[in-house]
Amino acid sequence: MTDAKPTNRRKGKTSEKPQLTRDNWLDAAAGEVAAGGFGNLRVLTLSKKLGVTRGSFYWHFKDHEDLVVRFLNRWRDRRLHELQYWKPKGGDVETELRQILELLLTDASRNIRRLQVELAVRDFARRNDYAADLVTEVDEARINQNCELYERLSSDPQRIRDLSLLMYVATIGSQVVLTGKKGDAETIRRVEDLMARVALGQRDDG
Amino acid sequence: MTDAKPTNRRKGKTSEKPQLTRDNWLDAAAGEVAAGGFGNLRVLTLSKKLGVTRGSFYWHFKDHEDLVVRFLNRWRDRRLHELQYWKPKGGDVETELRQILELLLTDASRNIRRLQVELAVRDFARRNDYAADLVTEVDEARINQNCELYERLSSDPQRIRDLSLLMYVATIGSQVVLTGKKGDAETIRRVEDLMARVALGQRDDG
DNA sequence: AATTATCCATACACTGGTGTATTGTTTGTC
DNA sequence: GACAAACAATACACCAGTGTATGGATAATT
Repeated sequence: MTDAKPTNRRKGKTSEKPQLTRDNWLDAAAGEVAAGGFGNLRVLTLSKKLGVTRGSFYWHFKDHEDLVVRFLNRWRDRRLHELQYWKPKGGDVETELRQILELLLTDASRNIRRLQVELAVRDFARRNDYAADLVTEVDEARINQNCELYERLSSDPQRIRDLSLLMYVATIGSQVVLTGKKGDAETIRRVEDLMARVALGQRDDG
Repeated sequence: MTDAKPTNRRKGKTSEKPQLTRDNWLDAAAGEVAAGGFGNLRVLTLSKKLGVTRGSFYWHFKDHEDLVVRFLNRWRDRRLHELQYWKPKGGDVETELRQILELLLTDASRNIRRLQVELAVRDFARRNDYAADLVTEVDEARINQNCELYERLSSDPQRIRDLSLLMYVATIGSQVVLTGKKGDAETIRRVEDLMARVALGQRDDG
């Protein structure tokens, strides 16, 4: 629970093997989680992939659970922190909305590793209370954030919340349904377009 | 892969223990999958919960993979078969649409075990090709089904598909985001309502 | 009644994972 | 250069799970 010092001393001189830091382990853990969920996060295979034995692991972490908790904490912190940059500085309402949706959909599904981790965390949250708390924390923060952005679209606070919620669940749903095939980009574009029209309250057909 | 005979003989007479059938095993497996995903599907714990030893299991199934494949097949078959009953017989367009959405959202999240299994299958599909195929098969069938239902809302086939897709991803997203707390019912109702207005092309605010 | 098919128990070998204790090897500091 | 700290290797005990072989029990069939 107590995040300690960075500990990244030995990189000068003639160091053959750069000595692993705890963040290195967490990065590798992200790979495992992305590939096969939290059930695939084993310290033995992790050590092999890092080219060391488990002796190193048990120096950086107390045990397996310690790794999981630290991983989840880092995930939460990063997701909360990145919201800081979700400030579209576009001009009119429509382009700003487009930027939001692009941020939510296209941008989110671009680096698939981040997406894989997110989905894995969500899945893990269904059977782990601590992870569940972090997920709802992140969800609420994101929805609230979007509410601020959607304030320019309506004056009714209830409608703003509903709109933000709908956009969010549609986003998550898209990421779940689209399984990485090649038709995804086009589908994302369509959903994005339709959602924009929804938010702007337009219709093109009767 | 080859589904064999039902084999449910001995239930007459004075049978103390009803003798397990393969479907009994699959039902129990559903419980494990719902509780902890496919990573939690172990034949040892499964046997314990059924009150028998693994000797029984290895009579009904070739191995662990055989269980998983049969489980996935049954899931696919059932999800495809239940689409048959997704025929709202309501009168006007709006009530019919309401029925669809209620079927997708409220009804789907009512029995949470089915939902848990669905989400677990989706998660498993991200690292198992066979499961991924089944999931896309079910997804496409459901979206196509909804297209038929949405045909009364628009004449543009492209808009129909987009609408169906949006409704579907919003549905899935809702099921992923809502983690079973008590505020869910209200949230579902809101999303349902907003989606109805979206589909009907209405707006209540400027 | 004898036999056969069905279903389950028992025992074994094997694999892969965790955690711990101990020792070894670097690297920084005085 | 000595010393301590940071990092990693080795070896061990332990457990949970798979799969297989074989025997036992029970119901169906003849």
